Amino acid sequence: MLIATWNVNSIRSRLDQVQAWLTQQQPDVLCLQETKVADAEFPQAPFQALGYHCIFYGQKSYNGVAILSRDPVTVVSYGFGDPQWDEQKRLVHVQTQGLHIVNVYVPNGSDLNTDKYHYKLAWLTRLHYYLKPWVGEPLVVGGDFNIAPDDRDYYDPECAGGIMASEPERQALQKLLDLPLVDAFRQFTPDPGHYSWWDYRQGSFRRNRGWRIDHLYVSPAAQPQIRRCWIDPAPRRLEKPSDHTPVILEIEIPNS
DNA sequence: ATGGCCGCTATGAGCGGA
Repeated sequence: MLIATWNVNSIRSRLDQVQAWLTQQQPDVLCLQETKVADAEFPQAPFQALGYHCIFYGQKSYNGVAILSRDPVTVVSYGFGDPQWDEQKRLVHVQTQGLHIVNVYVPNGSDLNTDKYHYKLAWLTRLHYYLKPWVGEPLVVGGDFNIAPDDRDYYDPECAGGIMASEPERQALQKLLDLPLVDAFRQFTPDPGHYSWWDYRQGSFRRNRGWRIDHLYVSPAAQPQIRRCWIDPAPRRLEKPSDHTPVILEIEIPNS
């Protein structure tokens, strides 16, 4: 079973690219972030035509998450199920093939010590509280975390301590990993220089000035089934790309 | 020191992203 995550920076702008990637890679599940579209406008038909069920939880202009799945899924939760936290559409949770899949779009946090930064930290605490009851089950938490877990995960050591690499953000992320969850990518690839996001500016992709901020985290009950986890840089090379590229997890699920 | 690019909006400049 292949489970992928991809921040597409507008599903409508990236429609052709996502369709092509689904056709080429044939993932069983694709978690999308920053769909930037209200549910009534979500482009379901093109994905259904490729054999995917569409679960979406979005809003106009900002944020928005979706899960495309070959097999039918049961929605466990749209958002946290908490009006105070669900004004921004950043989480959707489904169950399929005996597996829980939680798709998250963590706030970016703007700059250190801004209101948005504090919101990001609070959101991660809220996510920890949400995930706690589920970590005993086979669970994959995938998405755009907007945090580089350690110094291997960005191009320039000078990024240390800044936004996406600050101690409070890393501690909040570590609290999630202590639930526990494991970073599937790091089960296979210990070396630095593997990135999932490159700024649109300054030719960052061409110069490989990137960050690894999109992650697939797996609970203990599913860890023995992890087979591979890798980043596909190909979509980032296309004309009019998203600034993120997909991360893919292969997990052995009985009867799939 | 600043912004550099991209997508969005009851657009045409400003905001958010990371």
